[in-house]
Amino acid sequence: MSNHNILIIDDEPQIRKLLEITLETNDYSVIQAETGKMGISLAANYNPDLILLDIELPDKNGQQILTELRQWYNKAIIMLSVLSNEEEIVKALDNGATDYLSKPFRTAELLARIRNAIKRNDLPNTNSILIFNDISIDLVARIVKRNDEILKLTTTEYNVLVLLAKNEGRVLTQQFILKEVWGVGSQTEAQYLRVFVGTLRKKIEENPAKPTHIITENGIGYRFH
Amino acid sequence: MSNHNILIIDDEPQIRKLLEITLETNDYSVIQAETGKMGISLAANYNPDLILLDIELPDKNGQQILTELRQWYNKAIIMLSVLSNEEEIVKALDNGATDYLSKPFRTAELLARIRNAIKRNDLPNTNSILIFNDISIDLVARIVKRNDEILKLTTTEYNVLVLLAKNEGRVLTQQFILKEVWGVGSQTEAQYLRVFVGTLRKKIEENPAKPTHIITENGIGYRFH
DNA sequence: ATTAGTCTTTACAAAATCTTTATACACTTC
DNA sequence: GAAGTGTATAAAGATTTTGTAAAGACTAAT
Repeated sequence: MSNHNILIIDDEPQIRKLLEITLETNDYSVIQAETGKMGISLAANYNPDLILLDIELPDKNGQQILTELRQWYNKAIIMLSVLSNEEEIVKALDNGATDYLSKPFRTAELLARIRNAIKRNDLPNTNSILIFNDISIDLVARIVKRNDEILKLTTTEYNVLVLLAKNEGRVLTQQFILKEVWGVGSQTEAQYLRVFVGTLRKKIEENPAKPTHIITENGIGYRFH
Repeated sequence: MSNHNILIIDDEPQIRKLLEITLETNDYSVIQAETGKMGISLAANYNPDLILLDIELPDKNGQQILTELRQWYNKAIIMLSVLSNEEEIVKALDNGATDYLSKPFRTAELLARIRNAIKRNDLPNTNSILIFNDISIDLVARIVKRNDEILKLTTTEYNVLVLLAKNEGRVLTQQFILKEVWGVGSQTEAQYLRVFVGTLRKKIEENPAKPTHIITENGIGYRFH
């Protein structure tokens, strides 16, 4: 019936086995990852309809994995944890988790919450690679290419570029970009942004003096195309 | 800041009071209903952004209310209950509840789950685009097009155009436009406005000498069509 | 401690926009 | 049709905003 695809990211084999059996008897197809790193890689390759993400992982904290996934993955993510710590729950939900379930969970509730979460997936398409003519941005690998040539961008340059690219066609005000990239404290430092737009243009534009990707909207901000 | 509207449906006054205080200190505006029937009526009249629905109600069962609301109400509904009964949870979620929380709930978690639920409402809240024959104005993206070609407008030009377009068909006096765009200090500087109407017409009119969009109302001001 | 890489800050040049002035045109009123 | 009032257009400074280079500050790794 459903044939939805679920990715389990959990380091405990017995939990994975339990989930696998439960989900497969309910017509989900299941893929599994033992570590966060492996989970991100599988998510990028298989684009599952839902991810069950354990908070306690051997390599990275589950919250970190959640944040990384949410850079590009916008389908459902349900967090699982033995921690019923309120702070963790709030953090997970604010970081973009669809739901949060404490272990040991009850099977029927888990299944109901999975159904509920998948139901809301019919939203915008998720894509881990953004392409604009000669520029491509791989959000998973954090690699930006121009005509198949890998560009070397600093962290800040990359953050500015991704923010603009994700809002293709929309004018973003300088204040908004500053707030998103530098934080609320730096909204008046418009000069930072000018410098970084300058270096970005040198790297991604054919002719930096006549930009075709990062367009200046005088008096307001910038627009990506 | 948020100013989202939340409807509480619960028969216990002390719970309502507690929720009211919690929500209002977090910048939500709150309306309350004691019974399911009253809740449905308030939901219809106020179209709140989220409904907190208790499962135990004097007149009808909360599950029933949920089903009735879901016939037409498609924003978030969070169920509250002292029953941590798995069957109830599964039923509620399958009946269309956005989330289910057992009482006594923890405040921070409740607030996080409310934020999470409201966030999903806001997604399809995208474009408001004004269209007038060959001219379209996307207020969110801040982009003006003429026959699918993006026009480059300065800040002031854009402000004047949007003000006129939002009041399509209505005559706006020069003083009013000056006040709105330049501020109260410049209401006598009618010449500014003439210059900007001139440049705007050059950009948006087929024949700027015979304008069809920005019409002069002699002695009064301008009208957009 | 040194170095390489990056970010912040300063200074100035370049571009775009706004304001102001000048003048021409259009419309009403007598 | 002439005078007077209001409107349109062009073009000149004046001002603001943006772009670029480069020096100084910071950070992390060796």
